[in-house]
Amino acid sequence: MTGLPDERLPRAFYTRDALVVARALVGTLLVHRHRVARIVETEAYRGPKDLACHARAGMTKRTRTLYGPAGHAYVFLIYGMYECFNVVCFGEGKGHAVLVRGVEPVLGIPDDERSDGPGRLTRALGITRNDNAVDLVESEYLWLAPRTKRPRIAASARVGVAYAGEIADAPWRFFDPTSRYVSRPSARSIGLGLSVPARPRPR
DNA sequence: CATATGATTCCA
DNA sequence: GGAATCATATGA
Repeated sequence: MTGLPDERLPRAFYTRDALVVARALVGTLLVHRHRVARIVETEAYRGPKDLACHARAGMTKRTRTLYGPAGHAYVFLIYGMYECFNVVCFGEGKGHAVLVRGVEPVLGIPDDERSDGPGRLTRALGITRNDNAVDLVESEYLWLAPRTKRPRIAASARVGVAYAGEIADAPWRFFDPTSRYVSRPSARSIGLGLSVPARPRPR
């Protein structure tokens, strides 16, 4: 009896356009060894024509995983100090992935550890570049489990991709507007009256 | 080989 | 507002 979820997302879940998978991933559970967290924020990156996506550079050393089979982890280092966790989608050669940007702790994460933001959640879960290319369908220590309850889902433009031109405005970010573990407030969720009052974060 | 930069976070 | 910090991509 480990307390870990006993079901996992199958290959078919990941074998779809990243835009579909990104929305479907909100509310699912991310399991790394003995730590579990619920995904509350994601972004879709949709291959070489998406100028915000690493796949825009074509097949390179870094994007080898991104261009690989669906259902594998794509973990990369950003700004020399933070790791970002992604799930490869759609299929080999597509270059689609979903970035996980916020998770709420479920099991094994210290109360004072923040897990909002792509760099913080990998730190909280212990995910590193060593986990790059791990098969989330087969791995014994890194995988995803289905939702246990249906989340509320809002959408907005992606964060930090202003350099990508017009496509930067595409509403390809999905999040649970009731969660305090979303990485930043969204004008749209506030506009819809779906946001909850800010509560002090653990430090 | 040299250089610019980023799907970020933290501090002043 | 600006620094930290380094693998990768790009061009000489």
